[in-house]
Amino acid sequence: MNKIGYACITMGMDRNYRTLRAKNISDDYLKDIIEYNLNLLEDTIDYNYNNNIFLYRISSDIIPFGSSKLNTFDWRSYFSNKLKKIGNKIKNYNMRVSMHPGQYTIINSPREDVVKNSINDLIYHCDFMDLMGLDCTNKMIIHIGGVYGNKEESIRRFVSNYKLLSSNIKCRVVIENDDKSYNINDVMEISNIINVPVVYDNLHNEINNYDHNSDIYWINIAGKTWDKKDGIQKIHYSQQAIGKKKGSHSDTIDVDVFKKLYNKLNNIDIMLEVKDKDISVIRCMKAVGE
DNA sequence: CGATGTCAAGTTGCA
DNA sequence: TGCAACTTGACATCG
Repeated sequence: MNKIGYACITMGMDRNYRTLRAKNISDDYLKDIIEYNLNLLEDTIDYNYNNNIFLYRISSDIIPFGSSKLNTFDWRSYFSNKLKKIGNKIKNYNMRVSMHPGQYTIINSPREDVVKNSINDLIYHCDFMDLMGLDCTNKMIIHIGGVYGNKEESIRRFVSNYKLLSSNIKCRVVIENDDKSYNINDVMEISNIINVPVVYDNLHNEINNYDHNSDIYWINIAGKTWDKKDGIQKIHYSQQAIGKKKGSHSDTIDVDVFKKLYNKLNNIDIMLEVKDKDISVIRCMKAVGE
């Protein structure tokens, strides 16, 4: 049996996370928005439980400007009880969550300031999960970063900067193949050096292909990077939106196509990346009889 | 009050 | 050489 999850936004709820503009930032405004967002997160966890969804990605926008020095509000202390409460709920429901720092979090940049900001962003994401009291099976997913005209050198920089991260961050970090720079083989090579779990993304592999081995071949290879302490192996699954640019996620999941891969999987956590989010999760679960 | 242009950050690749 | 795309909706301002 496999778990199926979705990212951030919940179609089955009539609310979404709020944010604010840099020029309007203030402690009071931040406090209001974070309070709203954390209440929504708690309700989302309940919604997922009620719909038998046990895998969920928490939006990086949950704390606006979470790693920026524009954010001077001490949300870590102010909301520590609320975060603990949400974390307890996640644990009691036996759910697994993750976070996915975005395109600006690049630890292999040649620019020192970019690396510094990226590390701050990892600290923010990691603190958020630490404050909820969640263990290291609840992961942070990152890509390798830029190539800067020299892949070998850029990989070396990733490896050496990774080694400098604090141990609570390192225990959560997993790496993923991306759609233009680092294919699954690159990511596996890096994983073999630093011993980090690998999330296999099928659509990225389709676009930024290394060889013609099947999804299941690479899923099995990536599976070897997951230790017991990392929890169940996790993959990202999405389908190309027909007629849209390469890599665009489809509006919904073609369940028959999904089933062909699903039937080959055993005990894998599948994060769907699809526009209709929990709707597709529920449809997929029904289709495979979970 | 509804419409619409804009939004913190980095890198790549295409006009 | 400058700017859109990434991903995307929600904010904020304008009429």
